[in-house]
Amino acid sequence: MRFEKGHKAATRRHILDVASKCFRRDGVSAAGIAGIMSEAGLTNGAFYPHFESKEALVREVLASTLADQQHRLEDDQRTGLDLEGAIRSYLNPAHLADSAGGCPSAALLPEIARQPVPTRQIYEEGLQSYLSTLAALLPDTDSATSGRRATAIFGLMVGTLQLARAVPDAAQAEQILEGGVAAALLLARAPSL
Amino acid sequence: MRFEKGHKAATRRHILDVASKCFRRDGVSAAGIAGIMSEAGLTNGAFYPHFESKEALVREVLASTLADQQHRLEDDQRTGLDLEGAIRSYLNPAHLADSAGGCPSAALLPEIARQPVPTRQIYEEGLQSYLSTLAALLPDTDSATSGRRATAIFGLMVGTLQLARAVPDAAQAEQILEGGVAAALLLARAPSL
DNA sequence: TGTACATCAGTGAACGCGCGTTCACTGATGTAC
DNA sequence: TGTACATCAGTGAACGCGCGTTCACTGATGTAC
Repeated sequence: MRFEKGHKAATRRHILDVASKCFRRDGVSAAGIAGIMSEAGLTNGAFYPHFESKEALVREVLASTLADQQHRLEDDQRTGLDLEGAIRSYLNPAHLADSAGGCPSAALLPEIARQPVPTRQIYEEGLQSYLSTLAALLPDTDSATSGRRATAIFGLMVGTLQLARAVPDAAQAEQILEGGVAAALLLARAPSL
Repeated sequence: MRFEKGHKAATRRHILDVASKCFRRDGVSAAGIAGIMSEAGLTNGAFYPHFESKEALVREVLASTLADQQHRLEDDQRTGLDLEGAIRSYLNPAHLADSAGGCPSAALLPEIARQPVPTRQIYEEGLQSYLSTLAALLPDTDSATSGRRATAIFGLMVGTLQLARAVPDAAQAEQILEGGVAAALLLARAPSL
């Protein structure tokens, strides 16, 4: 079977999307190539014409998932979402329940820290870019302090969401999220940081 | 070779300690039984007289590592360390570099969230107990708000340390840590949360 | 217009390897007689 | 006192399985003549 133009690029895109979900749901090391490919409706052998290795896939997935996350935040911003809205849409029961479709940092950070340097480099770039979008939501005029503040707020949101996900008691998880929202708003509004 | 009394308990303890390091360094799913046992100076077969399964090992490692972390914090507290000292000893380049010997939450949280409920239950208990020790360092008089505040501060510290570890640039990692210290102090001292 | 061939995305079996787990065995020591 | 035996922590080979990766092959289509 020969395919219409653009078919291979579409398949590649599809593998990336499925792999992104699998990595966030199961972890990078626990998600296998064969599993990803079969979830994408393909066989394991079809992976290597698209990607050089699993490591290369991880790099591409990270870059693309971080870019998606940033684009979603930019869209929210364009439709008038303020900082409090952004915080509440992150520290949120729906996000808590949807690890596979949620923030890659919350799902994968310790594993990212164990990746080879080129992978971590790509993460750093995607993170910086995302944080600058987040910083634009802050009241600060000085971009140096707004960067610091955005980083701290993001660190708080990531750690808080992870804690809420780890805890088996749903009521306690929700309390953790609520406390995180209050703390993030406090960080956002504090006169100096 | 027959062994002196207490030998088996000492071996078990040793396996727990080595496994704790391996899990934090490599991740739970990437650390294998054979690797842990050989790092402990034993062969793979010797594992099962000590533990029922890898899952049981994970449970025991979590309980014991969280208890250790709490005891260290209590000791610090007894020797006069204040909250700022505790925050600085967590968001610290030495802790950043020593994932294997550091905070299990920073090294493992997303993986803990993927564990079966009994494991997460044990994490929740160890976390609560640790957080109550951390809360005791806070100025609050009301224990309900000090618990909320301690949880938010811990979430911030965990997320911030993970971000700093993931980023390959050492200077940027240090800036992330410093921003985290400032934010954690702000959360600790804010009049209301 | 009809036919032979080139293209190439995807198939599926196989590679060596490490996983978690099981089990028959070893061998140094303490105990029983 | 000397010897036979029970104990049991640890050994190491083996189980079935899934891992990441390779590769000869398939087969539907576009192109050349």
